[in-house]
Amino acid sequence: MNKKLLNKYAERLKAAELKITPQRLEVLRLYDNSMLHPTADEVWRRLRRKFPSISKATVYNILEIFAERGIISTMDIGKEAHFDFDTSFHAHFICNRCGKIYDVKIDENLHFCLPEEHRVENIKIYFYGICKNCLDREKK
Amino acid sequence: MNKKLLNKYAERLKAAELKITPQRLEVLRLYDNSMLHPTADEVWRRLRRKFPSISKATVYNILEIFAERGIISTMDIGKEAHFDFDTSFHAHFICNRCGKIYDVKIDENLHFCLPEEHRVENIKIYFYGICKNCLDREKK
DNA sequence: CTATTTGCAAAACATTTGCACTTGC
DNA sequence: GCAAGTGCAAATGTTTTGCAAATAG
Repeated sequence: MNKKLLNKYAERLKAAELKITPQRLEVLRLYDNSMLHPTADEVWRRLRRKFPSISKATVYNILEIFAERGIISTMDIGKEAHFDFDTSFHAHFICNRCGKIYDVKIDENLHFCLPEEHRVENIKIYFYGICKNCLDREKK
Repeated sequence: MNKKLLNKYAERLKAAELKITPQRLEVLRLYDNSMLHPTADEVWRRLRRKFPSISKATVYNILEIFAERGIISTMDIGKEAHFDFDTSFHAHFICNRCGKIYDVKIDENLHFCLPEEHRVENIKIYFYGICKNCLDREKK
């Protein structure tokens, strides 16, 4: 692996006060700059290429602590949890037909009528519908 | 049960082209005008009072078909699915401390930067944080 | 009468837990 | 060396499925 990159991921772990392990580095490497929103199972299947004996419990561990430290965020859509490696403010579009998840840019300055009485720490916005891809296929 | 109300629920089922069964009527009755966001298990436990032999599969069936026909909507928060019997446009606030779910009014005219290329059919907005109740308790 | 719905039991699936072993620091 | 992380297997909890019996229309 590129030494510079490896270092970048190590720094990220250090910043989150996490020990640097090969498994954790690999998770960061696999999904760095990725637009995917993998489930724990998907992450596990990809990690197994490099660590054939890696346990699913470990993957859940890693993803849980990453989410806790803000390295990733969790998405609750459907039965399985998905994870988002892009923690910048954005919404998601989920296609009801093909299930694909798209990132959607949202103006951060949009001020919702925030519930004033509560302390809001996080916002999750999901759009559901039919994606462009499926719409195009439909027309044929 | 009040005959007028029973009729109201029956009408709602008919409008959705669903057969009128006592179990379905009871679900509607239990959560009519309710601010709760029950899980399938919670609905099941309440239904058992009137139908001691009701199966969980039946409850899942009812909730699934209700959601399909737009009588209720589903909320994906955490591991368990929750159901919302108020299908008018609103957001939710979920307390990270106590887990309570609050309804939040949202200006329907707020036009998000909707993803234009896709066809949006539904929007779900979740705020997470600490609720007023927990904040007050904290101050003491 | 017939298609739907229900209840039950088992299966499937996602996630968590406990514990012994290993590793990062 | 020691706390933290990993791998494994079993447990837990939620949702789905297959099927026979009951029921709405």
